[in-house]
Amino acid sequence: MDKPKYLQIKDKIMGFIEGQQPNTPIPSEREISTIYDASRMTVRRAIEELVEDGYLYREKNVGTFVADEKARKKINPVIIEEAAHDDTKYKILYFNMYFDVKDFDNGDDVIENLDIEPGELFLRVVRLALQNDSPICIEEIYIARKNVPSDDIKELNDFLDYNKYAQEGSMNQIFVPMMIPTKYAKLLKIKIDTPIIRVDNLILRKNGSPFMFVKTYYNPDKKKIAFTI
Amino acid sequence: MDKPKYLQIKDKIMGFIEGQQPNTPIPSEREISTIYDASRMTVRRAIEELVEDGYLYREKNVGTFVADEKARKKINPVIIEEAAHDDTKYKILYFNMYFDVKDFDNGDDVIENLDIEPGELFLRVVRLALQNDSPICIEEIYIARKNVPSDDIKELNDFLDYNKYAQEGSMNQIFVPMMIPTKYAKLLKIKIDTPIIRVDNLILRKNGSPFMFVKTYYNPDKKKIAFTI
DNA sequence: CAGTGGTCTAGACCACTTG
DNA sequence: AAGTGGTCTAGACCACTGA
Repeated sequence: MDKPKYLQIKDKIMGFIEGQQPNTPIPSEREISTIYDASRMTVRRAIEELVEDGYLYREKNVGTFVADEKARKKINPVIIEEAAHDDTKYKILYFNMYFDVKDFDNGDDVIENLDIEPGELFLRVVRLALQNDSPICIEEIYIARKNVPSDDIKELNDFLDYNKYAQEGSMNQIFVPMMIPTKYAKLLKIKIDTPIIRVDNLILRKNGSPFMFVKTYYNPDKKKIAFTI
Repeated sequence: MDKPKYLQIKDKIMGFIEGQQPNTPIPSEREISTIYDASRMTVRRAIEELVEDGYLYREKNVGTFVADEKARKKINPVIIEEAAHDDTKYKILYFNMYFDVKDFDNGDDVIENLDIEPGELFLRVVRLALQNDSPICIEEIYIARKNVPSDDIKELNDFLDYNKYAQEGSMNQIFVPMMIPTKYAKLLKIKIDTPIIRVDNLILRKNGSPFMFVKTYYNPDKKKIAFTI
């Protein structure tokens, strides 16, 4: 049982919340601390995280209550929804190892975002994401060669799961409205002249250095881009 | 001096961070606690908030460091950027007090989102937001009559500042790609057949009950929709 | 080895709400 | 008056890092 106590208490409170009506009060912090034989500070820490995630809300001097499901914080649609569908399959469309940046048209923002030096090598992968055999989005992924562990890129799709890096460090997202590029329309099974959203994701390490850059072309019929803050 | 000590310490650490190079270590928690005569838990709370906001990052067993500016968390582009530009001006285009929901076409999602009963009154305001006299976006705002304080709606734009409610409760945002509606093209000074992003914001109270619904049509030339998580 | 962040305790006082 | 959440203290032990 190496799991910290506050996380164990968090799980237990989660169990209590489940199935409760919104606005139901939970026991007071002092009660919970005696129930689970923990100090009040430890209980507060558990509750604080649940409030942050939108499962509970506090009323000062009154109590702590179960929040409505609609208030749950889902800060990244990509992270949340792809975690829910573990059946996401990828089809690699292009795999251009070690492009020189000059050989690559339309790569200005890649150079800029990844701090790539002139002549520096980088990797470009384009892949189609499918859920239940429906095309969800196309991802253009860029990463500097120096950031790729040389040993094995066998489990490529796992390595390219950028959401896990984003949770460690941070991710900057830009939402760009555009027409579906002709070359991608058929792959995503949508008509040309359809307006779509391209999301440009820059994944940063904890210290802020750029790690990976991903342009994502979402199929508006299949993927609703939404989140709750 | 009624400001909590941990917020005062947070401000002081903020001052220290300012102008420091990324990856510079800050003093250890124990040092800071002696400097400001606070317990370590109080110092930790200040640091935790700065880590949450992306100003600092921690390395376990090593220390706490200044993060790169790029890692700053800006979870809502609307909140952040409108706070930065306090010169936002609004021009009311329509002000339809107390519409009956049936009289209003295309209002299905309004009914659904705001939990409006058939025949229940609600308010609809359409306004154009300008920054430096440039049209930034058009907002269609819906709110149930019962949620409007009857006394004064004199300071309408202040009342409709939905970001402040979102900080209290929560906000669900959906990003919808679309062509600019013909009726709004001229007002936003963009060409017809331009793809844009409409953001549908549902503002919820702390307990999750719907409060306000805002559809926002962004001018892609003027407003980059971006955030960092 | 000393130092760091991560966790935890057993108290305390405060302002505030509610019966 | 009793109970609540918000803040704060002065300790403690742990696993881990780096010189």
